[in-house]
Amino acid sequence: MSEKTTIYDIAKELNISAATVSRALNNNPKISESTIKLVMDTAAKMNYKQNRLALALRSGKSGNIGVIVPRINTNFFGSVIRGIEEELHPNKYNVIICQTHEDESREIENINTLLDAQVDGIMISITNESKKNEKIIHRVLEKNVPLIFFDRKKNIDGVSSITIDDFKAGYIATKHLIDQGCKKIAHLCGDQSLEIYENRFKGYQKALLDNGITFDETYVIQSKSNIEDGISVTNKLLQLKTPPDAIFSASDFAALGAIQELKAQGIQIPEDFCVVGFGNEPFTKFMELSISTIDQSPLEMGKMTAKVFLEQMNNTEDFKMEKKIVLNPILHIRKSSSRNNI
Amino acid sequence: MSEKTTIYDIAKELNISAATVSRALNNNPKISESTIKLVMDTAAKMNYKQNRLALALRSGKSGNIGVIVPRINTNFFGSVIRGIEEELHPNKYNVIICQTHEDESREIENINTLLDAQVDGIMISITNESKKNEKIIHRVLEKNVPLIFFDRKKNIDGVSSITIDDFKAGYIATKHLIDQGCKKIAHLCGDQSLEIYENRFKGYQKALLDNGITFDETYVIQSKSNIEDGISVTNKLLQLKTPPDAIFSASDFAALGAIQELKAQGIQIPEDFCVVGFGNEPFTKFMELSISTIDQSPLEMGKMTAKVFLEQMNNTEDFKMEKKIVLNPILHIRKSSSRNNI
DNA sequence: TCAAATCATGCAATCGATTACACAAACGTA
DNA sequence: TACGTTTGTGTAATCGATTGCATGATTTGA
Repeated sequence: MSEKTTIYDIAKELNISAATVSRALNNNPKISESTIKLVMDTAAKMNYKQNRLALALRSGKSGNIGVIVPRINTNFFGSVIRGIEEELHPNKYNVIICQTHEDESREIENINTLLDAQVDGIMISITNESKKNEKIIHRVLEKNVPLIFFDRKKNIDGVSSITIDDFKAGYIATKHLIDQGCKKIAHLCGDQSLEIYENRFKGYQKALLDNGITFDETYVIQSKSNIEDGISVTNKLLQLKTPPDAIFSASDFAALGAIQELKAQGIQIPEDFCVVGFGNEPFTKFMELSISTIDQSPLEMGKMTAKVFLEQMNNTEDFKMEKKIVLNPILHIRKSSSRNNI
Repeated sequence: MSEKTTIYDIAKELNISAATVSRALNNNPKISESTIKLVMDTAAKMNYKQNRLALALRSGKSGNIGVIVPRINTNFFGSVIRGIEEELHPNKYNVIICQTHEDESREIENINTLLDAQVDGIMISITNESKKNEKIIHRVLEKNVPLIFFDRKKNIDGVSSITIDDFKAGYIATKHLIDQGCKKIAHLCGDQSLEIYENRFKGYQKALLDNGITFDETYVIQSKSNIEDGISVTNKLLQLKTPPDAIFSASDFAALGAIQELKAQGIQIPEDFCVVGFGNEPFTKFMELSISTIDQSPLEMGKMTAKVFLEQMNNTEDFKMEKKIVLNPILHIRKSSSRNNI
């Protein structure tokens, strides 16, 4: 039988009150050393476990925090989550993970579910920049549930965020391609309503500008973050009158698709064409033709996110704290864009 | 201000008792239609949300269920989790995901964390077959917390499990290689203390036996489920006096490593060497040289796991129910083993 | 030796929802 | 008219831990 022992059981056993037991277990200085020891020992002997549901009700804190991501089965989000967990678990928080699958209505559902479940905070990488989720996010804030953005954020006053410098990332990736001698650099961009993709694009543009390359709109084409789309989009680019000689893709998956299409058309990489992806997914390293890419320090990002959350929770002062942390992107140069190493 | 309305607020507003409000909200037939309507309307007007923490304390059910997996950033586990969520969310359960990273002590920690958090059930794909986790799993069962295995299970009386027929999977994969004309088929196996890997191995052996091929122990070599290990292990195999002419890998990741090493050594696939992986990870399909593999129907597996859990929860009878569900593996034949298509 | 201060502990309310039991009103029946 | 039923609500206990206030015991100081 699984008789759970409560503080009342311990109290009865020792002929003291539950209040004393509670205080003893919490090392309340008002309780004598001897009683504390006695209670602690008895608790251990009786295999006492604190009922966190009771604590949750009383304190109004569930001890759960919600993390909302587009999907969990990429290295990037998987690693961010790992980082979050590593920081939060020692602080006795559990992490409830929700996936939006890039579906806005699902995102709203997820937020509602988490609020219903009385989470103590929400960390989210949003699907896109619509007015709809704007509304629900404000509802979260009104409820005073701490909310933090990571990677894909919205600009909302008073809300902290942890991102990487996507502008810089776009810049150094493009600059690297220019350094390899590429002149007609295309960009597979993501949904421009998301700041991250917008910034990567702007970084790309600026790098072109700074290096005397005219920006050509036809070289910029939107692609979803998957292989199929990378293939079809690249196919379109290659049909241009003057096709590009390089691609900076805002997604590793699309970059992989691009490479497949290039190879299918018999184009030599990196001799005739260079490719740089984004995200440092493990496969980029392990492809036969390894793919140059930008590392986003996802583990670090997760840890920072959790740290900011903890800071915010422990902030007992009567002011709102907004923290914007921007991590540094790192370019990993691999075969897909290494002309010097040939 | 985020004043949460409780049933007491509604009661006060309507000058009735909280009990009536509670019953009305739960559509208790003892309450008159008119009162129910009145309460419902007022609740909506006052933006009432049930406090699930209070419910949790009273009922002893947290509404959370824990899912423990080795890692979340593979398509397989990601999809299983998605399947679980899709079944459980409509039933008002939240899913807390824990990763073991194949670390046994972390697994034990995770289970303890989940028990502390008062989860209503645990679904787990274990790391390995040690005595240590045997112990903690029995502790879970003693506490009457429903526990279900998926994919990587232990054989424990009274515990349900959802797996695929790994023996059959190993058999059909190997048979396929034999059909392609391969005679010296190697097997990259997993940790033999795990039933899934043991069964894949046994299926492999049986297929050899049934087709008049002598089993050669030196062709069986253990590999972790990652690319690096696949590479190094394949390198060893190729150094044998009579190297194999095919590999059936119990992991897609190891299969990818194998293919890289084979290519590095200038071996033609599938002409000189055939490879079959396991798991149907997306990259197997999208490689330039697509990889034959076994699909494990992870989404289905997740859904079944959740369904069995729900069944178990709703079982009010006084008997234990044990359900062993075995899904059918599906072989996807791709370039890495398609000699007929050349 | 006695009042005041200190210390250790108990009492009871609280968090919010549910529910067994009690009870009043309305109704039907003899 | 009187009494048993049914119907609709209210009262109060419960889930388990925490905590403000009260209280009794002990120590300190004059």
